[in-house]
Amino acid sequence: MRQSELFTKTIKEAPKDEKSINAQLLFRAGFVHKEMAGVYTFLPLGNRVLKNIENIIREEMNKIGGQEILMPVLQPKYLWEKTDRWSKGVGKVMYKTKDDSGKEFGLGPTHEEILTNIASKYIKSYSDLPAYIYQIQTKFRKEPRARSGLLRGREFGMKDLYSFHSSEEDFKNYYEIVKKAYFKIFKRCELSVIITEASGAGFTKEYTHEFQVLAKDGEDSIIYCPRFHFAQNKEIAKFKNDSLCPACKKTIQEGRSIEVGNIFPLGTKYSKDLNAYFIDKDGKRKLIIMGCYGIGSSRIMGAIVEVHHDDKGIIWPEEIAPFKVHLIPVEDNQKVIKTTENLYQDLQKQKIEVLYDDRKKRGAGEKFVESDLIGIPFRLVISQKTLSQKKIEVKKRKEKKIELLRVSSLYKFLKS
RNA sequence: CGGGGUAUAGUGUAACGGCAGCACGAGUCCUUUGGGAGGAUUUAGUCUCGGUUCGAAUCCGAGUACCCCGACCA
Repeated sequence: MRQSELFTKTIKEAPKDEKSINAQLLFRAGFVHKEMAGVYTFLPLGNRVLKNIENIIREEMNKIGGQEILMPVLQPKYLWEKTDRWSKGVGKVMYKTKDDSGKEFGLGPTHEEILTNIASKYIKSYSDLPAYIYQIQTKFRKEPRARSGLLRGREFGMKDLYSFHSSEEDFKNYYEIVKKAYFKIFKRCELSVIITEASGAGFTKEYTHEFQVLAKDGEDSIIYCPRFHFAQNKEIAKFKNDSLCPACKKTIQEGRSIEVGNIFPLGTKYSKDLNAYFIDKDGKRKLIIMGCYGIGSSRIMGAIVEVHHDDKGIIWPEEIAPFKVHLIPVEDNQKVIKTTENLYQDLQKQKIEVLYDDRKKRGAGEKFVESDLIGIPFRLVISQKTLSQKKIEVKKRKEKKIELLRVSSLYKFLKS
């Protein structure tokens, strides 16, 4: 798209009430607008990033048999009473409201109640199992302290997958499949995750698993082996830092981290409360065994910025970036503009997403500074200087190196 | 929910209890064009309520919002 038409502008200085790196950079570059603590609007650039993250998650979920649905935010009280969570557990952080007749509703902080109830209507036989159902949706939680920009919001994007099984073995098998899918998702987001054991938080006596990204401003603390033989959330850590990993004898470390995903067994807690049974091969009526798997999509956006930035701005991973190419002419002379316009059309024909800085009366320096702030992976600069050699300048955001290429070899370079 | 801090224009930042100023942004004009360039001109602000005072952005009280630490965190 043409930058002259972009709804947002960049801002030189961060507002004084944003302290976290992700909030500062995302605000300055025009990706988000804060409405209140923990609640953000995703502006055109931010929305593109969020959709890219969601699409990666969607692709990987579909690959492991996930079927996407969309459940309501507004949820009836009676379902939450069936699981005794209306005012306990997660119910304590649920935003609640009433209509004019006094009927009570909650804004969904999670969707076990809604989905298990639906599942109980459709799953009747072992032949209906397993089932893998997910959604990507906005969640609401009354966080006592929203903080750190997108890292802990009151309203945030989340993918939640729920699996339904006829046996514990089948559940465990799928749990490992989801684990692998999660690693793929985070790899595509260029997040190095450490899978970490955490407490069952009342849902299960077993451990659950969190996917943690080391980041100095993260709000979790984990204890981990530097070779990743194990890692545990500090809440439950049996080891201390400075002790040795039993597997490799390396010194165990402690670090701050951001939890970007978690997976855990639900057992039969919800199927029992919501009457979700099936008839097994042996003719017996049994409770459905469930698993739950979350990824915070908007939190990933924040986490990526926390991890991928420099003193000039954001450095987006290619699959996440709002555009692949930032096309920048540096002089207002006719030949430069004409070449740039042609290239802009051509890139679009090649289905390469491009932000074209067609704004007039802007110095080159200003364009470069803004480009670095926004963080698009490839910067193409068109100028008289290089056109005279029939070349254009290409620079990767994450590298210092500048290359001069002929247009003919440009596409190969972009696809490499 | 406990503790600490902050609140002045879209953003950043000044002003002893005495005329609310500067920079950036935005508008107009000119110059400039390889790292947020320069000049002229215009634009827009003291969180809310109450108190003290001849006079409050400034002092006092309450409220609200935001930030940080902690508690909490399907």
